[in-house]
Amino acid sequence: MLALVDCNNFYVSCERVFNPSLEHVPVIVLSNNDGCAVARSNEAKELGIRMGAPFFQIRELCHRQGVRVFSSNYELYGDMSRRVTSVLRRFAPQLEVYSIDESFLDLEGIDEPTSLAQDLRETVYKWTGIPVSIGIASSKTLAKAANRLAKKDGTGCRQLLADQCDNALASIKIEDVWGVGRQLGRRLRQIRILTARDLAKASPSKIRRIGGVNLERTLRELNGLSCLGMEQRQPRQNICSSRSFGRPVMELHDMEEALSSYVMTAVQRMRGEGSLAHGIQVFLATNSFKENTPQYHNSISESLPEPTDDLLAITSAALRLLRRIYRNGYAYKKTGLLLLDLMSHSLRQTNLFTEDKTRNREALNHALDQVMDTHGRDSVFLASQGIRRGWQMRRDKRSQGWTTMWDEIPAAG
DNA sequence: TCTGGGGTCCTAGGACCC
DNA sequence: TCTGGGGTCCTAGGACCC
Repeated sequence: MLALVDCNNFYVSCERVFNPSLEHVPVIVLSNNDGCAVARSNEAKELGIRMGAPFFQIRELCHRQGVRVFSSNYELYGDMSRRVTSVLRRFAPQLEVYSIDESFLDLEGIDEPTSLAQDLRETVYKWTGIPVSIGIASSKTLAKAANRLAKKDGTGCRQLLADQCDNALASIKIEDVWGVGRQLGRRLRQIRILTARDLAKASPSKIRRIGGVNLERTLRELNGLSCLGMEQRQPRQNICSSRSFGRPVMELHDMEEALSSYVMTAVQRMRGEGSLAHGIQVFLATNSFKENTPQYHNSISESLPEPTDDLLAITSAALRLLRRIYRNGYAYKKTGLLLLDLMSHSLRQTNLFTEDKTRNREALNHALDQVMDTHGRDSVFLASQGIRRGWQMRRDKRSQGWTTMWDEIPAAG
């Protein structure tokens, strides 16, 4: 048996922990640039606000209905996520952190999984303030389905045993099955597969032709056969950093500043994980939603001379690539980079001819790491990142760094 | 005015090899 | 007239996830 623990409306719940006035009222959290609704309280869902709804389309509704609106506060959500995970670990040492708000727990050998789950729910809520829902079943895909049902029937905890699956799966629409998205959902509907139950009963070979091995796995998982094991978090293979601009950008100079800042973000993340990049890819794009303006998007990748985590080397490579694909006369919406084919720093092969230079650079990079650790991410930056930064994203409605910033910690009394 | 960001995996097709 | 078969590796693109 395994369990999927999923935090309810996670970002909204995080906001509520530190701001009780948000209880029982509609609340949404927006994506970067205050673009789309990415988390909604139940009250907001009842108002008909869809996941991913562009904010400019629902602004009026929010105003009229008194919806409380927040920009994403990732420092807060990341910290709360770690707290929830640490509680889960006490209950089930074998745990896979699947996303910022979900974990799979291995419950093998537990006699009464549902009573453990109830206990777990109460403890997480008491210790972190975050409400969670739990689905229990013999495969990950079924646990996902059980979780969905637990949310729907309001119990917050649901075990799906083999003899209950048939009925339960019949109530789940095909595109709500984990692993079936928009495209596959449409194709399956065309051949009269409308529910999770229909998929479970379909012919595996036929399903494989439509959706490859993954969809066949989903089918078998729905029949209770576990095909997706518990996985340990693998080191990332790629790191991507990119942002949409707060306003359209016309100048190469602004693009360079922005990209340089994203390089900083990506390299810091990579260094934090102790990895080196073999290659780098840079991309840029205009706003594809604007139909009547000239469109241009392009990307370019390059192998680095040797695997590296050196900020200056990666920054200069990125800016060089950007200049190669940049074209004058477009209103750009976005640029970014990927660090490709990451490997562990410990596997690095030294190069006889560049070793001295590498050592000096490493000292510089290390010093940068330390300054940022001590004084914050923005305390030091490259001149190429610029100072005015007119391209920066909007984040007007952010809540405080309740748990992550000394000067924003809540005061009592 | 205004439409996110960061990932993974699989597959098809081309280049190349013997 | 007539042009194989089997393999690897790489990349781009598509699908999915939260």
